[in-house]
Amino acid sequence: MPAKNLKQSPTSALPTARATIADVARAAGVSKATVSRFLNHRDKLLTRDIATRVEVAIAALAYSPSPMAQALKRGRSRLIGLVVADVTNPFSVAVLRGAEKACQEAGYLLMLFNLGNDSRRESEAIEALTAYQVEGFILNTLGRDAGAAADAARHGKPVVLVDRRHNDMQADFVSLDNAGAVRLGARHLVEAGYRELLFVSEPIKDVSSRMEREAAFRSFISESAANVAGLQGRTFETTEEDTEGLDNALRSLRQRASGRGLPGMISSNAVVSVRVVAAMARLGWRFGADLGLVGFDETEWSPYVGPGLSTIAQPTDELGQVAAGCLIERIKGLELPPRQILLSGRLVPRGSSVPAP
Amino acid sequence: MPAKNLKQSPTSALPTARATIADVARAAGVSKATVSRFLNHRDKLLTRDIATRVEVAIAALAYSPSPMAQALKRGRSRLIGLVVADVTNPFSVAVLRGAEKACQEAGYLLMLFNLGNDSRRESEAIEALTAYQVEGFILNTLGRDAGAAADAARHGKPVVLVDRRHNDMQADFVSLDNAGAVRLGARHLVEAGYRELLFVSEPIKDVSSRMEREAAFRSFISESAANVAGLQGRTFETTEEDTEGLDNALRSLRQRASGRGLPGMISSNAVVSVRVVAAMARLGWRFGADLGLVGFDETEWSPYVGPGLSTIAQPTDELGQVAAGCLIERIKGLELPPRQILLSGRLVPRGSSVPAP
DNA sequence: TTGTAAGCGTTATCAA
DNA sequence: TTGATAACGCTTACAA
Repeated sequence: MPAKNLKQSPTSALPTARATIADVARAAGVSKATVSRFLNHRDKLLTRDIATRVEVAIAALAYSPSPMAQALKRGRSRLIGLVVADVTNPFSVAVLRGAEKACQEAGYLLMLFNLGNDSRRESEAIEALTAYQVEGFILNTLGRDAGAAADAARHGKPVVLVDRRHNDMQADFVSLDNAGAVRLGARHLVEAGYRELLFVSEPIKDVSSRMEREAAFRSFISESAANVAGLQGRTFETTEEDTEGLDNALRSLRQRASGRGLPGMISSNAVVSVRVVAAMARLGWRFGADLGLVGFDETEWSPYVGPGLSTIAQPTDELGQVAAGCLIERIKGLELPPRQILLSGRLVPRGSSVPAP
Repeated sequence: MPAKNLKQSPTSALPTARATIADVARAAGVSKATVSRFLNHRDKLLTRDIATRVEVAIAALAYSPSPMAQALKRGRSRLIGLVVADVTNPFSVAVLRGAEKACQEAGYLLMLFNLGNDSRRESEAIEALTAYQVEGFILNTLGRDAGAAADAARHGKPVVLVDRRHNDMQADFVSLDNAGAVRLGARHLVEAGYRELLFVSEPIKDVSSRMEREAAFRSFISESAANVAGLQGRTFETTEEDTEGLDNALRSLRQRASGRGLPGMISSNAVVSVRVVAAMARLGWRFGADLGLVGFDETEWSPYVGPGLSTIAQPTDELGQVAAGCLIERIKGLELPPRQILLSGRLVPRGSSVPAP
């Protein structure tokens, strides 16, 4: 029966077209419907004989169903949309990594959209991704444009927010326990003897995680002021360009501290930590002695910068995995009011927060 | 004519289904074919009147075509598959970033598959991605499993390899000019007075970029030996666990150097650089004085580790963009023998390669 | 220039 | 228990 090599190019091993369900049906001598049943309801409704014939044909043709066609038909695509504010940001990447892992394990593929820190593209991202019928969204966006996340919800797709909260949104939210983490760092500095504290952050406006950290810092200060003599705390916002402003902030921090205790600093993420380290280099100051520092975000370099940077490590991998896990639960139909899942940070004390003797 | 809100939920603003081409056709009072023509061949074959009617209907319904359905019909999906060996690797991420940018600009979306350094999953990745009809692949894989990349080609999809070459494959290849970059670093060390050189790499076996760098290092040494008295060079392979081996390698390096010149080192990527920095800390050595170091890969921390790490910066962003650009050209039908595009590295000299006076 | 109809690869509804 | 058949949303001959 030489009717076998239907779609094969006769001359050579040219790109063989994928086998379709029709090919399988033909090879097994059954209808497409039967093959589809074998695939989707393997157990019930199938004669042993037919089932094996189909099974053999599938194996022989190396058939696997086209997710595109499935998506078109069932409206589900086994795709998850991931929107990140900035792939350059190590935190985003870590989340990406965790999420990708969990998604893969659950049989989902990730469609990536990077905002490149351009918040105006949030809506664009969501539109593009919904067009591809993604079944849900993991959003680590700037959060400035509250409408964008709402867009997603409007499409009726489940959403989980990571790190950045959108206030008006009904969605699961996975994040570091910012308040706890700030306390961890601040208490550590106070216990080490630092009294004049500065919280340094990128522009706080409208970014929930920054707001939470700053607020936690302020309330720590006011709560502790009663027990800790001379404790003071302020906030400073820094930008990429304004190195001079940062230098001045350091100088006046030390000035305020003089006589009353040591100047200490909490930087709100790794990017800010780098800036502070750069400023220290410019000023010729030494960590610990001239300034105590605890920075958010542990990196592989932290142990080796200066006397070692004290950090507040985020459980980034878990964050991503938990986010993906939540989303997949929702996709599977879990009905529950929006959840908030906060994971604890971990203090990694190093030389940068040890006062010189 | 109250036949407008067909698909709208009458009670409230429930998730509105996306408008389809049929909806548009109905609203404009034309056939689906006409709408499709308007979309795909806007210019030719269309009465002004009809065109505007369609245009209005599209706007009114906020219609945009379903890429899934388009993919099913035309076999093209506007999707590009990106397979990375390890999303944790900063280099992979940098490439990812550049590629994502170029893809987005060209209207492609990225489907991400992370190997998590498990080379056995290369084939799995390619299968999954082809199932989604990706139009091409950007592969930054381990390259151990040569068959995997071939898989991709077998599906008839264009492929571009980044950083890791697969010898038996006919595909575009985008990479750092490894030979040139190694020379840059090695010459710099020699000019600074270092004479006993060690090239430190992760296990070289089968990974083309590592092999190229090591080979370039060796040939630099043998070429320069004639002109530079006492120049010697060796290679050391390091792993995550074997810290002791690395420590010993450093010690014997210095021993070999003693009397003949200074010991210098080239580390083959940022991960190795971290290990070397850690080893230096364990041994209590100081950069420049006890050991000169130039490391592949510039990071934001490089300036602040020890006296500043001298690095060979890769044009990571360009690498990703060029790769995506190449791929998109191929997707658009460019017929050309496989290209090799090598981008130059840049030496960033810092304190770690300055001998103490 | 426009409309009709078939088909891309699935799944689901109905008969048989 | 299995098989036709109609859809999913789109593109493209072919007709008109």
